Order: sequence, then C-alpha cells, then structure tokens
Amino acid sequence: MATARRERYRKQTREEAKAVALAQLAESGTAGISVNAIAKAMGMTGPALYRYFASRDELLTELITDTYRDLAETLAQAVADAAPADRFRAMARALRDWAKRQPDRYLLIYGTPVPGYHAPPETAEIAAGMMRTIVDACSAVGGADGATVRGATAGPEQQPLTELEAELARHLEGVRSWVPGEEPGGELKGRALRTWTRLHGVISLDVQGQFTGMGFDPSVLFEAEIDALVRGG
Amino acid sequence: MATARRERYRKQTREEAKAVALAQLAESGTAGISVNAIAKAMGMTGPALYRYFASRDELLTELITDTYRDLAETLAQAVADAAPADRFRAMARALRDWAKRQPDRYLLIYGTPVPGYHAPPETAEIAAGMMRTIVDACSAVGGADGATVRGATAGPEQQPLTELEAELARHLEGVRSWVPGEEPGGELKGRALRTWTRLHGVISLDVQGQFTGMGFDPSVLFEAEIDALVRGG
DNA sequence: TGTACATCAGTGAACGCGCGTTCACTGATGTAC
DNA sequence: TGTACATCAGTGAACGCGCGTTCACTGATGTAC
Repeated sequence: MATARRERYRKQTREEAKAVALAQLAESGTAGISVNAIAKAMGMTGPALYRYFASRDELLTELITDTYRDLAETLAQAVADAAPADRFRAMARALRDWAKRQPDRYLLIYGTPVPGYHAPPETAEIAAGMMRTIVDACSAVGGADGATVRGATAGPEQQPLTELEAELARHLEGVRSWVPGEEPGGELKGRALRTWTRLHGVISLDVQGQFTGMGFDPSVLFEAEIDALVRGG
Repeated sequence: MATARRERYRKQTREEAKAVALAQLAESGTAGISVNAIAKAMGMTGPALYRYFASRDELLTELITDTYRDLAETLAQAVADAAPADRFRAMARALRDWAKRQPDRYLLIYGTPVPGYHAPPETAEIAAGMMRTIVDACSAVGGADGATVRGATAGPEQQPLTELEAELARHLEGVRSWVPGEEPGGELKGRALRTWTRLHGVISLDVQGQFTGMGFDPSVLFEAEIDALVRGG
C-alpha cells in the first residue's frame, strides 16, 4: 500500500498548515488567519490548500477543537499523575502553565468569541469533560463531598459555606449537563464552578497583558487564589 | 458665533459615527468596524468620515477610551451613591450590570486584545483610577485596613488570611502604580486585586456565552462570589 | 443689508491591496493487468 | 518488468468583493468689510 505514504503526507501537510495558522493567530489575531497567506508560508499557492481543507471555516474549526482537546487532555493528565492530595493544585497549575505557554490558543477558546462563528457541538462535549476533570480535582480537596481522600489532605481546615454559597449549591443541584456519569452534589458543583471562574479570572487578565506595568508577579496572585479555593471549598 | 452651531454639529456627527461603530462591533467584532460601512450607514460616502477622524485607528482608540471612561465613571458613581456598608456590593453589581448591558464594550477593553494595537497611555490612567475605586470599595468592607467603617458592616465575620494570601499582601506592599494619593496597605491591595480578577472571571465567561447551555443562572454564582469576597477579605 | 472672500462638509473617482473561492489544466504518483 | 489507466497534488488565471486612504473638486455655510 504505497497509498499509506500519501495518507501520511496528507496528514503532515494538514498539521503544518494548522501550525502556520497558529503562528498567524499569534501575530494578528483570528481575523489575520488567511488561507492564501498560510499557503504562501508553506511554499505553495493559495488554492492548493483547498485539497486539505474545504474552507477557511473548517480550518478554524479544527484549530479550535484541537485546542480544546489538547487542553482537556493536559488537565486530565495532570490530575491523573498527581497524588490525590495534590490533585487540585496540580490541575490549577497545569491550566495556568498551559495558558502561559500558548496564550493565543487559550484566548482562541476562552477569549472574545468570533461573532457569527458557531463552535461545533463537539466542543461542548469536550468542555463538559473538562468540567468533569475540575470536579474530580475539587472532590480530592476534601470537604462535604470529598469522601474519597478526606483526612489524607493535610491542608488548612475547610470553611463552612456562606449563605449565598449554599444557595448556589442548591441552585446547581438540578444541573446535570456538564457532568456525565454519577451526579456530584450541588456543593461540589459550586466549588468546581468557582474554581473555573476564579482561575480564569487571573489567567485571562494575565494572558491579555492587563497586569503589565502594575509591578507585581501574577503567579503570586495565582497561588494565593489556589490557596483561597482550597480553604474556602 | 454661528460657528458654534458648526462645532456642535461636528461633535454630533462624531458621536453618531462612534455609535454606528459600536453597532458594527457588536455584530462582527473589532475587525468588522469599517470606515466605509460606517459612512454608508450614516448616509454619506466613505471619505467624508476623514473630516471627523484622522484614521480608522483614531476612531478605534476613541471608542476604547470612551468605554474606559464610561465604565470608570459608572463604578465611581455606584460607590459614591451607596452607603459605606453597601459600597462593595454596589460596586460589584454596577460592574456586572454595566457589562451585561453592553457586553461588546466590556470585551472591547477586557477581551482579547487586538494584536499590534497599542492602547494610548490615557487608558492606563483611567484603569488606575478604576483600581482606586475598587480599593475604596474594598476598604469599606471591613477588615485590617478598613478602619473607615469597621463595626458598621453587619456582614459575616472576616476570615484570617491564608499564608499565601499574606505573602501576596507582602508582595504587593511595594506596588504603587495603580494607587495615586495615600498608599493603602498590601493586604488591601491584595483584596482589591482578588476582587477584580474574581468578578472578571464570572463576568467575562458569562458575557462570552461560555455558560450557555449549562442550565444555571450566572447571577446566583455572581452573588455567591460577592459573598465569598466579603467574607474572605 | 449686501458683497467678496475664506472655511468647511461632502462627493466621486481612483490607488493598491488582500481576501476566499472556482476552474481548467499539468505532472507526478499510485494501481491493475 | 512493462504498459495503460486512474487518482491525486499543485499551479496560474480569474471572479467579485471590501478594505483604508488620497485627491481634486463642488456647494454650502460662515466671516469681514
């Protein structure tokens, strides 16, 4: 089957095109991703790329789903590799490290959405899987639902929930979209949600350069936020 | 001075152009803002707009600084209008309400930065002013530096700082960029910073539509986060 | 109040540019006998 | 091992489009005497 070589070469070319597209993304944003420019950078003419992607939109979609998958895998791996007591911190740091390493990809999925562009349903599934990973990491931290390793975590004692945090927990009780399999309690879901938004808050502002010129080290802030999450549940 | 009428008309036209630009921003993003299209929507030809703006970039810059100023004023006003004990919540809610009312403007200043575009130094000053407003709101909440109204806040008792939160406070001690006038302590600055990133975390994900399909009400999450901030300092 | 001049707003044509995408075509690489 | 055919990769020309910006020009609106 010499056709296998062709197939391999095809895949290779697609990957190269996507790599170039990411470079363009970094340099001039989503709008700067251009089929013709990618082709030129690869040493071929524009129309040639249509052998590999049906349209610019398809390329963009693939860029996004690839990124989602990459990040989801990275988080899952970090959680899997860490001892239960370290899972939460490992997950949080893996998220930040990934984002700092490839800020443009982070913003591709968690930045300003491209108006009129609709992400494929596939991404919703991956996002749900990521939520599941965060829930796992949260449950390992100890507290109400974290029976798994309770006692094993030697961290600071957990604080009781605020009234409104309890209300959030009740509110989330019936939400089941992003958690396949056995359903965790509302409190755990609330913790996962807070984790997500807080980490995103620090990471996104950092990655967007909003901290530049302020004269402090964002990683210190990030570590403090991890600490607060561990303590506050 | 009949020239005053001309001047007034000029200002009016500029404002109309910016309004149309904001509509385009909402519909097709930053890249969709087009001088020619704006002019057409206003019933004139493209080049005519060059009587009012030196370039597309100048228009964009003005859009951004206007937005910064508007938000900064809104926050300051909310803080000024509220009783000391309510200041923190009032500020937080004003931020979210503003963002929900005009999501595109929020993302214009706190979303993915336009690559290659450099905001004018003026925005940094306004941002510093906003930081000052947040510091004010935080100091009214009670706690170490909040001598102003300590005792007046009937909320839940403040928690002591985590070890890493204390480290953040020490780290911020020397930072003086975003706080003109008398220098608040590192602990207060840490609280303000946390406030900013946490509120932004919820608001930005909400405004970007990342919560859609998850089946919960973002405002419940937001209120819970306010509560956690009040409690945790 | 009326005239001569200056200032301004807006037009229409034109510039060079890059975009996504189509199409007919050339070579090279594969498969079948 | 060699030939006939099919499949594929890539080219170059062309499409219509919209972009930011310039330029010379026309009218209208202002000011000065």
